[in-house]
Amino acid sequence: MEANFEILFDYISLLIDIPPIDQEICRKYFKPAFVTKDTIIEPSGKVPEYHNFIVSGYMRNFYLDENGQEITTDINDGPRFFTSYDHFINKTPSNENLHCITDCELLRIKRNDVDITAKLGVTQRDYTIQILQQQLEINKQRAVDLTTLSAEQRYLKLQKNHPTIIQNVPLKYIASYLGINPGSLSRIRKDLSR
Amino acid sequence: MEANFEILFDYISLLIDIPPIDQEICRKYFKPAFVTKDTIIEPSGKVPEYHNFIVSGYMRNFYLDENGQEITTDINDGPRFFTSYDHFINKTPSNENLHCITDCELLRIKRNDVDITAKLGVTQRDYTIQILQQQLEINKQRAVDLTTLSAEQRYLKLQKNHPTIIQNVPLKYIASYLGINPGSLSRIRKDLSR
DNA sequence: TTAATTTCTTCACATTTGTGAAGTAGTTTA
DNA sequence: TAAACTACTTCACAAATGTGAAGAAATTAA
Repeated sequence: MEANFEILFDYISLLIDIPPIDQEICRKYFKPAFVTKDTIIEPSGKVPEYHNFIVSGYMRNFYLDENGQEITTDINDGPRFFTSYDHFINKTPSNENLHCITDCELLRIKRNDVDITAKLGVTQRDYTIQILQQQLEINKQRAVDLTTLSAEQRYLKLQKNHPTIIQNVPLKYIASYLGINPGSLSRIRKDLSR
Repeated sequence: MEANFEILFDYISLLIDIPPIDQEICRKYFKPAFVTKDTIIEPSGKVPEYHNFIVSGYMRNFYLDENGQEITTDINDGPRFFTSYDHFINKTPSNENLHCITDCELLRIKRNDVDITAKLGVTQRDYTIQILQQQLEINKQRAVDLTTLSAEQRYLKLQKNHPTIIQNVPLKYIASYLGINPGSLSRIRKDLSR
C-alpha cells in the first residue's frame, strides 16, 4: 500500500513551513506501518523506538498504577504525532504503553534516525519546539478542564470536540481519561439521553 | 543590589550544559528586576514582554473565566522560569496574567532580545526544547493527579512537594489551582488537623 | 490605633460522584 | 454455533465535594 505522506505534510504545515529538502528527508526516513487493533506498539519499560505519526486510527497512552489499574493519559483521533516525548527525547525507559485501539495506519521514524535528520534538515528543531509547545497547551487545557468542569461537562466537551472518539474507543478508556468512574459515566450518559 | 546569576545558571545546568559564550550572553541580556508583592507583571490581552526567571518569590498565572472568576493555572515557588510559553513563543496576546504574589526577585530578558540571543548562542534551541518538555511533563502529571487523586490527596501532595507554597500563597489561589472549592479546602484542612 | 476590607473558617444542607453487586449486551474464541 | 469472556448498564447506598450564609481572623488603609 502507498504511504500517505500528504496527510503528514499537511499536518506539519499547520505549524511550520517545510522546505523541499526536509520533505525529502521525511520521505526517506519515515516508514509506513499498518498495525492491527489492540496492539501495544511501544511497551512500558523500554526506550521508545519510534516517533509515531498516526495517519488514521485511534490510539491511547496508558500506564499501570500501584494497584495494577490502567490509567489512560491520552487518547488520539488524529492525524497527529503520538509519542511519550519525555522518554523519546531523553531516551529513557517509558512508564507508558502506546496502544493501538483500532487498526492504525502509521508513519514512523526510528529514534536514532531522528538524530541524523536533525543534522541534515533545517526545520526539525523549530518543529520540535512547535509541537512540544502545542502539546503543552493541550495538557494545560486538560488540567484546567479537570479543575473547572464537572464530570458531565467534561464528557460533553469531548463529545463536541471529538465525537468519533466516543464512537470508536471503549468507554472504560474514555472514563479513565476524563477522570470519571465507569459506572458514573454510564449514569451521566443515561441522564443526557433524556 | 547584585543580580543573582548563579541561581539562574544552576537552574539551567540541571537541564543542559551552558558553554561560557552562552553564559556571557545571559549576563548581557538578562536584567534584574525587583517586584513588590501583588503586582501583575504581564497582563492578559498583551503580548508577553519578557521571559521571566524567578530567583526568589511566589508567583501565579491566572485568567478570568466567562463569569469573571479568577482561575489559577499555575503557582510557582521557583527558582524557575515562569512564562506563558504559547504566547511568548508565538508573540500572541496572552489570556493569562502573571501575578507576583509576594515580593519577587526576577531575572528577565526582553522578547525581542531572545531572537537575537538565539543567533549568537549555540544552546538556546536545545534549552528551549528541554524546558518545554519539562513543562509538558509537569502539566501531564498535574492532569493525571486531577483524574486519579481526591481533593484531599491533591492537597497533601502539594503540601509534601511544595510546603512553602501553602505558607506563602493565599489559600483561595491554592484552592483554584487544585480544583477545590475554598470552603471544601477549609474543611479538608480541618479534618487533616485532627 | 481604628475602621474597612479581605481572607478564612464553619455549618447545614444539596448535589455530584464513587462503589460494588447484579444483570444485560456484545464480542471473541474454540 | 456455543461457551467464555469482556464491556456496559443499572441500582441502592455511601462518600466526597459544592453552596451560600454567617461569623472569625487576618490584613490593609485611613
